[in-house]
Amino acid sequence: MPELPEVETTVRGLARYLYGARLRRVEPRREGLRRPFPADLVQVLTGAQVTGLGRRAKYGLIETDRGQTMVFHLGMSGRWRIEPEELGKHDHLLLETESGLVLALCDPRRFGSVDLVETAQLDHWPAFAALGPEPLGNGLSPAHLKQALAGRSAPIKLMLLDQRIVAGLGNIYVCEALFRAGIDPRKAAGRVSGAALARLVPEIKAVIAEAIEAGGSTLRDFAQPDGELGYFSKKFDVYDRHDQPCTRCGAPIRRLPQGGRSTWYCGKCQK
DNA sequence: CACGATACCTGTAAGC
DNA sequence: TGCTTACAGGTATCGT
Repeated sequence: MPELPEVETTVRGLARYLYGARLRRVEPRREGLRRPFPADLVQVLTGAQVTGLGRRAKYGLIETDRGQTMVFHLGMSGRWRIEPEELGKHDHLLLETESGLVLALCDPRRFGSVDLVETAQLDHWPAFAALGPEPLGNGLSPAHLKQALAGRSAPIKLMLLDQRIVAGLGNIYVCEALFRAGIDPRKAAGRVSGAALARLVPEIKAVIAEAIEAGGSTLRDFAQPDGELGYFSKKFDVYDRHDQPCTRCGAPIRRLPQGGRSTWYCGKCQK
């Protein structure tokens, strides 16, 4: 489910239930996801008050009054379920607040993760220290991309998926942004012109912002046990549109494997 | 070091 | 109706 916009939507949804709440029960239902859960997860979080919710790249942050922040990643298939009617085999971690609200972290493929990090040290946490700038912040500029991609021979598509270049872009929005900017995903990153990078940056920001708005517009559905987030309500120009007509020129959208994953693009509009 | 390939896991849909 | 295969929104790690 999750790229940056959905993590942002998830965090905003969680805030409505968790902000200021005290946790009275923290129950792992298996050893962990991609990695084991922290050994002190239950001890640290039980009785803790949630003092803030946040996001960095595709990680969600649940800050507590214990000086520790729970950092979660939804991997490929993770989501939080609010007040599940009944628990399924993929509900791997439960949180219950003092008011009796139950949240379940559900992740069938278990590519996600949960960590505890000292709040004051978050920026120095290894996974965060290596991240590039947030796409919606001032740090993502044509100048930053120019410098970060200089001399790189890997395809621009793969470089944009590298979280050290830009933090939070995933397969969908890289495909969409490259289409909007008219850039061939196969092009060596270091050979993309300054003019093309100047087109690309605002398109990245726009497509991410639009997706967050689309998620935000259906936030009320977040409370439903099997609620959709409105993520798919957004129409894509190229993603998952193999052989369908380009929205701009009508040529069939192509799919090609890059780095073991699919890229969709228009061979006529993207040079 | 940069880069490509592979591994991690389960569910779903398509093909035979 | 089965069985097999390909692929899915991500990241870490291992060769070359």
